[in-house]
Amino acid sequence: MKNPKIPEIYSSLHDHFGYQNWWPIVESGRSLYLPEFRSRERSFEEAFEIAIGALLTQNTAWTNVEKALFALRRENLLNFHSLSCLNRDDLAAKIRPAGYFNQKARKIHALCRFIESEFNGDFFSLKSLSVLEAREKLLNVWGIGKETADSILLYGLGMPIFVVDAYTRRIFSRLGICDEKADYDEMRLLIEDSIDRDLVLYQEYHAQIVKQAVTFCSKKPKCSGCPIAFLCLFEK
DNA sequence: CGCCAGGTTGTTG
DNA sequence: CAACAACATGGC
Repeated sequence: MKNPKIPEIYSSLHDHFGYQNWWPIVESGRSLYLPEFRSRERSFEEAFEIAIGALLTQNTAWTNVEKALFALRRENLLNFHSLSCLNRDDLAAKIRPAGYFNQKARKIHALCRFIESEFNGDFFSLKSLSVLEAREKLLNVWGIGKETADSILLYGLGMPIFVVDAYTRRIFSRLGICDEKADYDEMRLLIEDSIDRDLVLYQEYHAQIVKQAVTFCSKKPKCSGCPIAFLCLFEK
């Protein structure tokens, strides 16, 4: 399946918003969206941080995730060794602002145990597998579902797989491209079939979707000035 | 105050 | 297999 609207949506969003330079890395109380992220691979430390951010942002506003990441960074805990060793309840307390803190502390430890047991602390080893094989491994970790796995693969490990989220479904359904509750992999494959298999394009496109959903295509839509209104059925 | 936010898991019909 | 509850904080 191929949908010609899908590349057109991207160029319109990119023309309007410009490069998003995802995924951000936190540093001294700031989220950094650096242009160099489009031209170099992430270090292991950056990839690990992205994986933690991906777990923390599950059904949670990024502003709340930031608070948790800033606290971890400030105390030099935002690394594999520190989080592996940290007591579960202490970890939960540190990430409290991100919500669901008990669940998320457990998920972080599940990820750490996975990295430790499968790859002796170096989950960059996942890069030597095919993207779908690596995805299967991640999906076996408690607390990692499809969106989280794909975010880790795409943004942390630099492997081309498209990240689908609630925003993607909302925007694409309003554009008449899919049903509001379309199947995850069905949506992913539709998008992957419709655009070039290019890492930075995948990274930027998902980032543009988030930007669009926050700025214009919110739950209660603010259509005035929307860059893709000309493609939309929802708009009055 | 109510709604919403870059989901996932476990339970139930 | 679909629908639903549970998990929780902070911004607007």
